[in-house]
Amino acid sequence: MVPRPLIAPGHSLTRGIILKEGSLLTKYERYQPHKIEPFWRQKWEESALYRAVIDHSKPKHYALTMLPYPSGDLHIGHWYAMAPSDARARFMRMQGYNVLFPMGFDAFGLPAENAALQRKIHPHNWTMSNIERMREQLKTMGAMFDWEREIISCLPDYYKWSQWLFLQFYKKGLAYKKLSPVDYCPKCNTTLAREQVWGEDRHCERCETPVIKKELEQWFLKITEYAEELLDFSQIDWPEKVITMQQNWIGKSEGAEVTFKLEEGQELKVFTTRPDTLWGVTFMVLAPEHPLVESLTTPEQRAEVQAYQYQASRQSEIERLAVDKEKTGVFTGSYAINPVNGERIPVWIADYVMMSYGTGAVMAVPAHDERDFAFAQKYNLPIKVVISPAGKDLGELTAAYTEIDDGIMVNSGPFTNTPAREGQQKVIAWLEERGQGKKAVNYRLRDWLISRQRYWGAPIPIIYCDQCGVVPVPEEELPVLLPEDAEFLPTGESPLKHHEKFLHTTCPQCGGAAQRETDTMDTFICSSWYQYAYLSPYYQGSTPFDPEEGAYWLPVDQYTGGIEHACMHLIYTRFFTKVMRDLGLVNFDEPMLSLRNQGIILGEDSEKMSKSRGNVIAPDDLVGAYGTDAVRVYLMFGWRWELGGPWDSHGIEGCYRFLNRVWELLLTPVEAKPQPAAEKIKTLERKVHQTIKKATAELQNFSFNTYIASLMELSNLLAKLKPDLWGSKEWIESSKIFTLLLAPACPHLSEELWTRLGEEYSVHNQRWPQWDENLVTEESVEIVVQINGKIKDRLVIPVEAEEELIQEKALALPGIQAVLAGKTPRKMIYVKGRLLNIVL
RNA sequence: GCCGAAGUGGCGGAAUUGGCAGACGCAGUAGACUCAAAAUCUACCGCCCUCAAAAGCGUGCCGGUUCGAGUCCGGCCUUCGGCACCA
Repeated sequence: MVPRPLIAPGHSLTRGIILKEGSLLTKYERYQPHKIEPFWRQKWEESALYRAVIDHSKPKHYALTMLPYPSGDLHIGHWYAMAPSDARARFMRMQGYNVLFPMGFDAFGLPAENAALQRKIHPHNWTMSNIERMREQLKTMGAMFDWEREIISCLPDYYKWSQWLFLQFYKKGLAYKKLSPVDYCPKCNTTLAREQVWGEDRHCERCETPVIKKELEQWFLKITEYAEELLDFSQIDWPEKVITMQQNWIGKSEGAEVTFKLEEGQELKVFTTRPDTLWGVTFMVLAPEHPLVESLTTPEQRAEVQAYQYQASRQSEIERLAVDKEKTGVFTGSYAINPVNGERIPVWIADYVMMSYGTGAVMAVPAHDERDFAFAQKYNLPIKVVISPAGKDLGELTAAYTEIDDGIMVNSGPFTNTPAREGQQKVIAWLEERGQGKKAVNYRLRDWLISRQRYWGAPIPIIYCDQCGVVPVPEEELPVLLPEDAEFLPTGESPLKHHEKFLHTTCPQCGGAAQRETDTMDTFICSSWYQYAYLSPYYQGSTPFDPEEGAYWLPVDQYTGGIEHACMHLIYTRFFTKVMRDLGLVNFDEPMLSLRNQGIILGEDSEKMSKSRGNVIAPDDLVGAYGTDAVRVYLMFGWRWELGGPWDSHGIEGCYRFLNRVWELLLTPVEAKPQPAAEKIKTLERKVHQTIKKATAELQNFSFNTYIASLMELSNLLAKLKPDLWGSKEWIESSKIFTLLLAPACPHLSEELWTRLGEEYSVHNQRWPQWDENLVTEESVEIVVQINGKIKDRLVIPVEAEEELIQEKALALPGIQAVLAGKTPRKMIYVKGRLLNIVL
């Protein structure tokens, strides 16, 4: 027999047919992942096995996993995210889908620039050499990535489209420049979007340095315009947790905008969620920065007000937001008129009111709002009860009464005795009639600040002309190239600011001298549309991607990645897709139909992996020690995927042992028995079909750990039956099915086994096995017999046995007779194929 | 404070959604093989009593529904995550 050319070098071919004839291998061959894995990867590449091309004869499946930042080395977190996602994509492929599973690099970002400063390497070179390295590391993962679709977001042919999209946003009025107090990271020397400021101490998401506030002119994208639509999750199957986080982030609150007249004549608008408490307003509070403060302050109060404003402006965000901070404020000397009852109410300023939310002014109802209550107590302002629970007199309040559902409006003019909940709507209608207010909705969501004072990003394609003002770069002039010869100095300022050739340009409108915008775009812009770039990398047409590719592959069917992006990337990309839809670039509302999040792998000490702790697990080392397939199996088997947990170096050894056993099991022959027992064949077939069913369901459901467990169970049974069934046609068939079921998890080993079992390349082009429901069900089952819910005996019985027969047999069981002791059962409950409970 | 998720052996985790708790694996114990070790194989492996068996107990705590609760309901406790002077 001539060995197939496909077999890994140094290996002899062992074919199922030979084994069936009873010839024994003389040479003991071990599982050697280091020989077979590189061999098959090369073969896959040569035969373009994973090339994804449009094929209208098949249903498509766009599987996507979050692209990595090229930090230099692939770490175990990347493997944990990607390898199981790959197994899922492979499973879909074997189910008959035409699967697209691309990979690329989110290549702009600050670390490259820091490396430039520290080690005098140009960010471009640093990034590209990291990509070279990481691409090779990624390839050792044995994933079915289609590398011909790779994208690198820092290449001009890519960021040209990031810039183009910015211009479309600008033309639609969705990109604007505004002077406002913004979050600034003093370590990264750049402004940040609010999404990138985390935690109670408001630190930078990247470097964990607490941010400071700066008043700067910055570019924003109007994501708030889409706030309401972003709250609609009806078209996507996303984890509840992500949805909740996005809902919290967007923070919708419904209520009314009420117009108060100031005695001086101006209007003061406030937002309230409690229009039912309008009759209880006893003072107004403005944010210290509120534009009306200046004109409202009376000469007597001026000194005090200005001192307070100064102090508030100097306070850091953290100080101002400190949870238990005592309320402070200052009276402006002016009064407003409550539109509902004409009462004269004092206007104060206080730093517990934020200029950035609502109108920057609130109507204070101390009786029914905790903050207003605390403030009123401190400054001896009146507290007027206008909501009380079911007719009860609240008396002297010791705390604000904030209940709504059992509250009744009191002392509220025409609305007295109206239930509070009902009153909210009625008061709004009443205000609208009288022209004093209207229904209003407020969102916590802020517009997306995209300016970064950094070099290594896509330049914002804007030109400033003394004559024409803000002028967008014409589309045909894109990309606005990053100059290569930038000088990196540790000044904290962007090198673009001092790059004369970049900075000075001519105005596209008047041709006069003009200057370029020197800020670059947030890298989250690049990753907001990358799923479209994979369709036709660096597309040269008139849109960011080839519409024909888009029509076939879009939208993304299955997205996987970390939950840390819930309120950043995952909101941004939804926003981008909705805008792209409104631009006519796509015809759907949501970029990713289904999303699953993996957890985080911790060090063996249960701490977050970090170089300083010395608890980092390097995938390259693991591949060296156990081979890719064992690492993949352990990453799937070790934890619930969505949770993750601490690494266990013994755990991976267990998985490596499993693969060794599989190798032995399927490839090392034993003496064939001439007449295999029929009942053993039956046992094998049943388990095989049960395993197909189970593995299918578990993979469908991202339950990788139980998918692997089901394969282990099957291999355990195969090992037990091997001495009896080796060489039989059922054995060979089962071996092949096992190999197919193993293929998503172990692409290399399964390919090698498949060849050695005498089958044609490639195992990855085979159809996923089908189970036969008739073979899945057991013929006889063990029924648990309980008395009063406690197990007393067991009964083995054919599965289709009648209930009466089971009852009869159960009552005759010795274990039951003993407990029964002549008593008559009150009733018996039978659960088909499971148990019989005898109730005394 | 508000919202959400999770608590199961020494460990990671299973449990067909109300029906045998602890699948599968790790760690451990004993044995086989070996001059010995490693590797491999076999058996055991929730707690408590016991020579053993049987009984009893057991899914964070307390209570409830049910023939039957890890699973459902009510009330707590703990841990983690998100939001937070957001009007």
